[in-house]
Amino acid sequence: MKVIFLYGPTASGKSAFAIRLAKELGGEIVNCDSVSVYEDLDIGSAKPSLEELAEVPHHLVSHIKYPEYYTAAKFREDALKSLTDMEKRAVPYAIIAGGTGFYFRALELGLVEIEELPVEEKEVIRKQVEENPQESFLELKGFDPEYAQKISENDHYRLARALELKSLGKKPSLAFAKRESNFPYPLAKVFLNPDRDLLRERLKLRTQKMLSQGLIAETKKLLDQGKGDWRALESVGYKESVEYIQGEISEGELFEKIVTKSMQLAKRQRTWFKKEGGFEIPSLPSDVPSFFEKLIFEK
RNA sequence: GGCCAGAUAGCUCAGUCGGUAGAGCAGAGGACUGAAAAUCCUCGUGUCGGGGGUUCGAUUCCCUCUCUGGCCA
Repeated sequence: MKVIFLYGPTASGKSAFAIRLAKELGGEIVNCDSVSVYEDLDIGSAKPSLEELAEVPHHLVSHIKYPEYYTAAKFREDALKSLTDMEKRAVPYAIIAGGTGFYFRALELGLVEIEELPVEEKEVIRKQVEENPQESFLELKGFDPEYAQKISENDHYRLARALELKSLGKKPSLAFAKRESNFPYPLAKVFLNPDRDLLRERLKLRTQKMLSQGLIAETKKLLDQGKGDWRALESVGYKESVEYIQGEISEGELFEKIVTKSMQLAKRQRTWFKKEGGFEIPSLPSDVPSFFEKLIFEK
């Protein structure tokens, strides 16, 4: 079995392309998008439609339920399981498609093997960092000056994680060291990277479509079910919808803000994928013949 | 028509007791090892609304014009 990584910014057309590739080459799709994994986040995450999902087998879509949240480590574990399963069934191609660079990397290169800290302890560390960032940063500096130099004192997110590692007795600078790929399948990477202006146009259309399909209602339902504290709702589209529902922004601002936040997301995704290498194409090729397969695997 | 308040970065605004100006947002680039659609880092020259006056020097003070709000007619 061969594996294709298909990545690109939001609204680049990955999902549609993945389906075509899967149909023409023969294969199944593994979702590598950190929001599409959540149940009931359908419209705002731009999940493939039910028809599309039925056309080709999709893995790791909507399989995470409230109040659970996904992580790169769980993704790696789940994706490897899916790949093993596909190989057993002699599926020729696994197409891993999505926009979450961190997940792709975790899958290809692996993550540090470290036991998970109990949630309460994580909570304590997070609070400590929020309440006393300077002191927390000094604590990290004392324990692992090398890593402290790599991150900003303002990066509370990474600071908290580093202190988690400390309480497990591991130095982030050692644990996070780069590793060689030991990915167990032949791998090709495809970077779908449309022109910025085109992407903006597509994003506007897509946002309009999401709103008319009921993004606000979808969000409101989750809030009414008491799921407002779900981390998944921090993602683009949902966060702004919550703001709208709570009366903080107008409908016009909602639209504009979703487009802006999506463009910013696309920017970060692009930065990530540029470094990742991969066979770069600006838009969908009109045909996906066998030479495409050769092209990407011989690169 | 009269009075008052504004007019400064793409947007919202701060400021200069007269020595040509700075925040937030937007934008550009980058980082990223268990929340990643998250989190963080770097990047700020713009006829300071037009014209005139005072001054060594005006975006800042004075006059005038234009525009935008508000109040009074």
